[in-house]
Amino acid sequence: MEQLTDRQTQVLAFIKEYMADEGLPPTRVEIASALGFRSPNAAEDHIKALVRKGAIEVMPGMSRGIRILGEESVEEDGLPLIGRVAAGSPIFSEAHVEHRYALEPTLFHPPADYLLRVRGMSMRDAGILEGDMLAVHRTNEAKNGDLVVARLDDEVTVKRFERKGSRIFLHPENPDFSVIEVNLNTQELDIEGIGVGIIRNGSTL
Amino acid sequence: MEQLTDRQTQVLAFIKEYMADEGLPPTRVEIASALGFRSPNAAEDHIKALVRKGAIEVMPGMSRGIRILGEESVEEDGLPLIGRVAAGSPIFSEAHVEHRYALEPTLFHPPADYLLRVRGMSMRDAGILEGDMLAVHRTNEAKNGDLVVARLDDEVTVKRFERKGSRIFLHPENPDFSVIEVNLNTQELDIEGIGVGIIRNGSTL
DNA sequence: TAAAGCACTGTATGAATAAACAGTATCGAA
DNA sequence: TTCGATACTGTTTATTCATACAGTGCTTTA
Repeated sequence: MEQLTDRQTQVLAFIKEYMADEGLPPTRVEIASALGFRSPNAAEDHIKALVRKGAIEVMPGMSRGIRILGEESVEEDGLPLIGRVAAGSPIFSEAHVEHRYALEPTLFHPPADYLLRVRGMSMRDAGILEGDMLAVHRTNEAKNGDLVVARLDDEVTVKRFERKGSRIFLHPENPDFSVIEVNLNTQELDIEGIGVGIIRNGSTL
Repeated sequence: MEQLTDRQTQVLAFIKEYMADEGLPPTRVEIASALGFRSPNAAEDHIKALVRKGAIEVMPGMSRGIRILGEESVEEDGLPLIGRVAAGSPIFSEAHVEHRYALEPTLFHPPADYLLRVRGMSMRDAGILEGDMLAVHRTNEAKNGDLVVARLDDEVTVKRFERKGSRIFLHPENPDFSVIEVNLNTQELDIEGIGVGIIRNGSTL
């Protein structure tokens, strides 16, 4: 979607707000009066601009025929739940998707891109149990203290991240497990994302 | 809401379906053509009947000014997050709603009715930490082993439930806390619901 | 320096729309 | 047996609404 001007952003915000409040899109006259325009054509011009920039869609001739594009299309599918990840294959492959859950990615900060089924009890003391779904934000960057989804020797693992120069420590949160040390000069480590939330339903509860 | 006739149910179902597909309510003509009426007035009559029975609301003079009433429209707002519950007041009061999260209640089994912000660390070893959101299914019945939301002396607490005759034990899952015993003959205990899931976002992660 | 985009006013028009009025027919309850 | 509710057809009308056309002024890009 192309960059919107301030005024166009305001118009789009009003359309969204109106739809949330009233349950249907506004007319040109309603947009104009809300934004203080004396002419409904000012609203029409803004609508044309928003269509051109891909922010909305209009159904020609239809009263209130405005549809907001973008985020909702992703929302309809929902977040994919990734189950067991086969060694060597990309984590974000359709073959690993067990289910899709319709929940707003913005429930988490930063927003979640997918859910990963947690295996094992190595993060027990962080309140993350076997079978939990970890909400993951895709990124290659991690800060010390972040909960990372890392790939090491084709194994996907969830651990607490710590970096000291070219050495990386993956800390479990359970005294029964030991810290994994990775030397970046001799070993490869891929950060698949950082954990931003937990969802648990049923069994382990 | 009064009982609807078969035909009225079909009209209401079409309105809901149209709104889900198109993102705005249908016109009388659209309803008529979808249901096979030759006259838009047939749709108008049905709309009047649906208004009279409390199934929908119409905004007079407004094109497509139809709003669906009843529980389902509330559900679409999302699950309410209940924060600190004031002593003596009902848990499910609007005053306690901190936020609403759009997520399917069927993510959990049985379905969640609301989210409750967890206070304290008494359930730490069950992987439930301070600040977590407990998905709660409203019910007055609990089985042994259930995670219950109970009200005891105007205090809302989350514990593991066990019943032995007329005695009830509320077990924490943290050795630093002690078991609460309630004798139903002398004390009152209200079960507000059972925990069906956990959502954690951010801080405690 | 011209062109293109932005942000509007002001007017107009035909199509879309809500909603009334006038009917017809069936059915179950008072 | 009449009344009200249900379930429509068919027509009409005032209003709502989308959208085009003709402008003005300001700013940013080529």
